[in-house]
Amino acid sequence: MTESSPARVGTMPPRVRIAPSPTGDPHVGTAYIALFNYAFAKKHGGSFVLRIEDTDQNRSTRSSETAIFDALRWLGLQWDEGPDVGGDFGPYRQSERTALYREHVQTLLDNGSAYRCFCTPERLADLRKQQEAAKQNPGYDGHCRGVDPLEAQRRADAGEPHVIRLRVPDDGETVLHDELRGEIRIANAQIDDQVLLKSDGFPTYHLANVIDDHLMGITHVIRGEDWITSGPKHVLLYQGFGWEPPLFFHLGLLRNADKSKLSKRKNPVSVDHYRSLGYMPSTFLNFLATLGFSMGEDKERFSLQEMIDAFEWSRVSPGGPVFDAAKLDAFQGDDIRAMDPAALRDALVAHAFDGRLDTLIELSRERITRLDDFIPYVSFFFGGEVDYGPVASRLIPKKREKKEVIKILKAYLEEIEKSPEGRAFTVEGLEAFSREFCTRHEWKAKELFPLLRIAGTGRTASPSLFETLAALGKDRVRLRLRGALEFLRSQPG
RNA sequence: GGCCCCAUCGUUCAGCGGUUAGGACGCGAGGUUUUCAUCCUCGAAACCAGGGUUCGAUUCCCUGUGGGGUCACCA
Repeated sequence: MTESSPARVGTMPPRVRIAPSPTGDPHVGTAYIALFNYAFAKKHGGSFVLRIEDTDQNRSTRSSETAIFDALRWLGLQWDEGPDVGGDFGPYRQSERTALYREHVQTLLDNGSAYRCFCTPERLADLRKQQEAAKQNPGYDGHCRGVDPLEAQRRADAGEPHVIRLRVPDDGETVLHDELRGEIRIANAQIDDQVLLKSDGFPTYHLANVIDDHLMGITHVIRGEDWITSGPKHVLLYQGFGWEPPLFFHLGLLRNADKSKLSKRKNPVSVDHYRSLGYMPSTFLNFLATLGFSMGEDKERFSLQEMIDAFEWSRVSPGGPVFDAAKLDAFQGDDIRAMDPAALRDALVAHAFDGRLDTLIELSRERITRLDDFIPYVSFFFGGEVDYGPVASRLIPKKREKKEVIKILKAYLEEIEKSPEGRAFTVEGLEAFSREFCTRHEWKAKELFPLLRIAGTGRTASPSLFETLAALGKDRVRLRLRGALEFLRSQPG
């Protein structure tokens, strides 16, 4: 039987980490886990490390990484060590640590904890199919386990493509000690021979994670409960390396209203979304804290510092809370009312203009006569949804059908997420992207551009389209294009 | 489906063997306010089920049920 080491009470300050994957908008789940890590670390004078898990070369982007930094900083969860701030245990990006993984995986190979596997993706697919047909649990069948290590080395040296897998014992069980839930015992037969090193030479999450946590001196791993199942693999890896595992804490997952794992489809999950709607970071953090954490004495309004001071694991519940923004709204309203007038004024101005005041003045000066015209003229740059009722008839260009419009708007919305220009959301980038988009989808600029104007502003007249879209900002544009889509769908015909 | 985790009002967090089961959000009813919002008061609203253990279970144990997670060369 293999066990993660039981209660080891360290006298050194704890070191914790969050390890987000830069593959999209900064997720509220990441912020949630970060909050608990941060509170625990600060409570005990420890260090909070930010490590970027970008071993998936296909999906990771630098812009996503930057967005994660921004979101965390906005919330006030500043890390002590990370890619941008440095530290004694770097580099803090896994893509810059690949040599370390290869080096370490060799010790696993040498002591038999891992083996090279030359099975082709085709064989694996067939195997999977067979297992499905036979109603067996899917999993690697150990085909390459018996290959002589020297022979395997020779084939690898000859350049034969292969991966490196964890050799999981056939019987017995592995015990994961979760400090929140107690012993979690899983039969080794249930654990797959996990791929540790992919054929492209990059590590999978499991390998990189264990090596990094150890090398970075992480003492407490505080993460979501979706990692429980792979916990035993990590325990096995620590054992394979002969390392002492950290203490594990698996927090409940944030849920949708239907209790499923919080997802984009059913909820806004980007921290940026809440930020752009004007929730205040302290309020948002307080709200996140009430999910799963309790101050006791029925107290639910508290600052980050108060949470840190009171932080105890006995105050953390293991169940997965529903992320219900109704309560967040209540908190936010109360906080607005509690602010002193000067602070509220500053917050309001900063949020409303978001650095755009000069831009809006430039965009409007040629189009207004009196000073008093300014606010009405730029009103559509503010707020979220707009009413498409008055412009309904102009939403569908001549010679186009409603379903074509829906299709093209949907495509545009999806593509601005993916394209680099869409991400940056600059005047030049948007124009270049939009023109290219037109040719690719066989729409004339003359048809699409007015449509974008109307969908983005709710008006038929506005300043230059791309300047307008850029000034509106990506979030607002997305929100409105979605609004226009909904409006179109709700219209008869 | 296998394995694993979880289980108190609609939601969230209390309760840690003996309580009229508490707070907040939301909801309902009043009141203050020219309106709305705020604010105040009151109210409805929960221990998943069945077995144990115990003098006594919401609380401890078991089983069931329900919900969730996970089963990739993604994290």
